[in-house]
Amino acid sequence: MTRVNIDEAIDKAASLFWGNGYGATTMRQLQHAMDMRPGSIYGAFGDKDTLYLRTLDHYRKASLLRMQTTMASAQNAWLGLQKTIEQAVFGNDNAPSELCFLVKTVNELETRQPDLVSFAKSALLDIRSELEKQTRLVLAEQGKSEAEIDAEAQGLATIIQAQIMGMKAQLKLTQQPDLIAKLVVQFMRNIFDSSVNAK
Amino acid sequence: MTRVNIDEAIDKAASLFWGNGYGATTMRQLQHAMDMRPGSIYGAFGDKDTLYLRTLDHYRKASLLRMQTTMASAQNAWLGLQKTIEQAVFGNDNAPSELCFLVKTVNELETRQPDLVSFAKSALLDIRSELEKQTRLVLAEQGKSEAEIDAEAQGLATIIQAQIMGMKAQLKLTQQPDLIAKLVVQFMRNIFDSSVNAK
DNA sequence: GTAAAAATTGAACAACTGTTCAAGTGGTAT
DNA sequence: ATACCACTTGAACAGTTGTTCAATTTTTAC
Repeated sequence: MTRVNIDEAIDKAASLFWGNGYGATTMRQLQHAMDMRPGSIYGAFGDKDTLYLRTLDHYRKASLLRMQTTMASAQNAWLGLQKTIEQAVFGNDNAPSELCFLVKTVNELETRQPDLVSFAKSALLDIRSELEKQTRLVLAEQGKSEAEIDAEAQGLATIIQAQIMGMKAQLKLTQQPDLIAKLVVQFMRNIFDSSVNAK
Repeated sequence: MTRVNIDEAIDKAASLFWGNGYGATTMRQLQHAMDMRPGSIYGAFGDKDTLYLRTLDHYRKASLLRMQTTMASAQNAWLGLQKTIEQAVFGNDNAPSELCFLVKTVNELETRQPDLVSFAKSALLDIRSELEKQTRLVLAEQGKSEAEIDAEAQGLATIIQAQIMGMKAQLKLTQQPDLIAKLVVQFMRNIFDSSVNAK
């Protein structure tokens, strides 16, 4: 067989892991999806843990890139943040799960795989930094002073990331995308002093 | 061996399932924790799925009861809701996981165990109803009309439940309980029109 | 073109999975 | 005491798990 495309293989593996979780994804499913035989996988990646780590990193890079692109192409900071949140909550169409891969990882493996969990946690903090940067821009847009921004930004970013995580779950609970989209906007108005942003 | 205490056994099983997840909890771990032999477990509960369902129901009942107790014993509706949220985010001390058992269930089993997932989802909706009831009381306390309350309560309860789910994850990310506690209060002030509740 | 190196193959392995069931135990009613 | 019934026991089961490795094929270097 001709030599395998590593990036493509990681992408296939990420889909499986993301959809089924670590424990419920078997090496044979991976072999089939990646179109590789066991020896090749172990030769190229090491064991199951290491392969999973590679897929986490793949997801992390893609998520950060998508966020940055969305934020950079928005009309203003407020709309950029809003679009980013919506994108995070509703996901892309071909996502294998309705939940963030990183959050799923922490949830499933918290007690059993410290290495994978701490990687996922640090990736979530990377994403939070990105949210915080954008939050600072929004506050600046609202005319807040540098001191006020320093005092508020980290807390707001934490609240926003929490809301994203929770809203994904709510979307799955209610199955009403329109309602959730409305609530995301309402949430943002409430979080950022609503008098300034009243439409 | 003397006859076994079913409720105690379910409680032990719930701890294991909650901590390790469904897939990573083996029947042998359960046998050891419940101090029952395989035949007894299968005789009393049926298979692993059914046992898991029983533990979900156990958790659901306990959660609802705890919420209701906390809300009923508060000085006013606002403080009752605040205490309930804090309790949900920080959990009780001997919880085997820092995450809600129901959310963990949906996350892990979404693609594989429809019955367990839909039970967990409906339990989450039960909890949301409880939050909505209390939200209505808070809005009434703020002097809102019945019509306004009808228009706002469901959305607010959804946002609040989402924030609880997300804040649990954030608590695990930051490991700064004091910060998270502060943010919970800030969040509530922002969500309920802050001018009314400024302290 | 040839030989050395690297990558791929797929059968095989030992350990572990959820579940079963014949044999044994304890309690209850007569 | 006896007979009965419900419960308990633990060895055994068939299937699945992550992983290995000798044999084979492909690529690389001269």
